[in-house]
Amino acid sequence: MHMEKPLYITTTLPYVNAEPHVGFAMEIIRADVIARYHESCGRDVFFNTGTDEHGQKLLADAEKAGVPVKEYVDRFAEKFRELAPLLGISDTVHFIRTTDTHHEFAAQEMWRKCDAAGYIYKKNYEAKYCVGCELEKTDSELDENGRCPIHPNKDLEIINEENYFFAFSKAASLLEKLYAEKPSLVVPDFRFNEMKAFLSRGLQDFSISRLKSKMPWGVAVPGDDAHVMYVWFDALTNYISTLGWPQSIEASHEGDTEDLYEKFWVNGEKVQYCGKDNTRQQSMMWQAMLLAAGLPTTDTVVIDGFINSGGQKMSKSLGNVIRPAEVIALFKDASQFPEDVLRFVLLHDIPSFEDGDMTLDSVSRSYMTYLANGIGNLTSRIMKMATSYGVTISEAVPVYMPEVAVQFANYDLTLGMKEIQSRVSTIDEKIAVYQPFKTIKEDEAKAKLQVEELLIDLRQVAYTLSPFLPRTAKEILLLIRENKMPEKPLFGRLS
RNA sequence: CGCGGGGUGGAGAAGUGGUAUCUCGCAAGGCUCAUAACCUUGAGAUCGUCGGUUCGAAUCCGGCCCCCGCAACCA
Repeated sequence: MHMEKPLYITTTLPYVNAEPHVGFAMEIIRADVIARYHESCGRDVFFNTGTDEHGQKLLADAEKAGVPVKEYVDRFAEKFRELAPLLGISDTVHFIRTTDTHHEFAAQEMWRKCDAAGYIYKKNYEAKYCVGCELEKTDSELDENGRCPIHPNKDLEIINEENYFFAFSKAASLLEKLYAEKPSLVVPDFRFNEMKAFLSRGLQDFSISRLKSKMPWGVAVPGDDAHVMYVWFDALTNYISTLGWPQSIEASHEGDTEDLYEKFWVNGEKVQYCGKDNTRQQSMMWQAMLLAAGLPTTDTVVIDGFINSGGQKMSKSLGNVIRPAEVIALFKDASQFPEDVLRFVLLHDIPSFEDGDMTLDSVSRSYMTYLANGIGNLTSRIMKMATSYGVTISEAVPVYMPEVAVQFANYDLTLGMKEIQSRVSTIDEKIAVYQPFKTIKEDEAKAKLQVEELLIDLRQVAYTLSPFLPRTAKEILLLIRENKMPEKPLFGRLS
């Protein structure tokens, strides 16, 4: 097997002003599955996630809560850090916070590079401001009379302040070239087409700073004490600051001379996962920043859809928000692997690239059909025969189901999951055809061969399942190796 | 003409030119290895609508009618 390039894979960084959302859970789980898969194939993998912690909203929220802002974000960052083990994310995941000192330094270095290349300039920023809401309003946020819909009796103030801008328009030709050079930069195709269409309509420069006097919660703009960076400019830099860029800080205090940035960002394959709301930021703005700074661009931005519930967008006001912990809690009595249940429904029931739907009801149904009656029951029936008839199989190099391996290349994990599911179904049918429990009475040797074949099938299913449902897969492989029945059902019935 | 997604048996979905598939539910049968599970068979869809292209369209093209995102908590 030839040595493949090291793989860098990252999620976006969730903004820490709310409880972890199931949409983010899906994003990090999908990235985790990819990371685990490539790791098991022998590749060096750097898997990144973290938290985005600057900006107006957090400052306001902290003030409202009467807590110093740093303390406030520390609290939330901890909740997100705890999310990873809860979701069964690989413990090799790196966690970057945009309030980390070395990240802030990196964001400033990114600014300097873009500035030195002539991509940053200062100009007047004009915005409409509603004193009722105490917020800037864009035209699209105003009603048909050009007034704030919440405070239609108050006149809008026009505010005028000097901001730094990123010369997005100047990067247009570089982006065009990039899009031509990397035909699978954005997956799926239709998202890439959206970006190409957006690019062809012309780019507007965007503001990348805020007046510190009004909004101090941000990274200082190098050389200008009056401004802090707008949260996007700072946050996007995390994808390389996590690797120690611009200096390999991680290397220096571990006495390890390996330069992670060089290894993964310069010489590796770079993959980013994000939700569809982030398409433009990841596949245009961030790429433009990298191009401006003269740094290598991302190789693939994989974009997944949103999760609705009961046909509607999840919202607090509708009360249909599903939190990841809630789903896990629902199965903690029925199964030893409740986090694998969440992983399963997100990976199997939600399409890889389009919007999906999920309710506590649909989750339970899916659990019963595919986990309890599917893989769980199949494991019990095969292991029962294997243990009663004393059939074992010798250790062998496990191989992924080829039809699933193909889907990793396409980032279509949902289809991969369905391939595994259909294989489970095929094995159930095979048992009905072979009827080893009958054969054993007439021809013991033949029955044992049949069960051996079933064990080999089960082992391949379990091995293929391991990036998706790591704990479940590990348990099944262990049962096969030790020739044991599950002590209790892998996925028990819901009471 | 702002951008995008979608309308397929009772419910939820798959399916981008060639006999309409899966899950749930329903009906009948089988099996007993298994978590009252599993297997087989059946009933049930004029694939939103009108028109066009084609030997042939859910699938391609055009018109129309609905639903949902993109703007607030929120990915």
